[in-house]
Amino acid sequence: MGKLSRKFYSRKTGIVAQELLGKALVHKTAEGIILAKIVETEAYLGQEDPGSHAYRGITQRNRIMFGPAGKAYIYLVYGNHYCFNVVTEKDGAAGAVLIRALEPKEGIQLMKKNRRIDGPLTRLTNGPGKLTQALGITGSMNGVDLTGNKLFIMSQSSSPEKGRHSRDFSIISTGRIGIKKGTNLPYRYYIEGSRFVSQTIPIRK
DNA sequence: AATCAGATTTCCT
DNA sequence: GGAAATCTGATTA
Repeated sequence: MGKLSRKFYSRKTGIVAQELLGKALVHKTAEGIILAKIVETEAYLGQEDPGSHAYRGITQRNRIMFGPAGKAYIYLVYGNHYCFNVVTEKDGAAGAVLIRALEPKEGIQLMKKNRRIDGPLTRLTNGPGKLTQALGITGSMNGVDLTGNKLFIMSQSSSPEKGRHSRDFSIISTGRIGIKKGTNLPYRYYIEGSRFVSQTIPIRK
């Protein structure tokens, strides 16, 4: 129901990455509200993780990863796409969860407009670069506090009787995608059976 | 369906 | 100089 607190984010990155699955990412823009369910995440740790930006210590780009949890770490990849991450761990310790794929729920027309496409819903936000474009997230929002009221994540209890800590899906864990180092670590998580996870979907008639 | 070049910033060997 | 937490459109078959 409620917006996730800093306490939620200030934990081990792997735990946060798994618990973010099924939650709703919300962006309140001037043009309207966009809401989408998180279906795929990846955990990036600190010094001990060769696949992480934080592996070699603090730089101009990754400094947000070392700060307090609950902030947005947004960076440009390959010169032209933005990736959206949620900062985790205690202040001073590096860690972030990359949001890799979403299931569009509200503001779908606006997302299509932002993406400048009108294809199937499964291809609107099924990749880290695609979802930032769909939600209107850019590098200028790097460091934004996710406990604020413009960009945040909330739990959506679809069945209140089952309690807040229940899950109506299974989590699959695999190696991370798009990196060369640390691919053996099982830090990618996604909702089993979701048609919205990032992957090349065969074109069918 | 599979492969590949191009876009183009930040950081490293 | 060259790789990198990506995506698109063209080409090949």
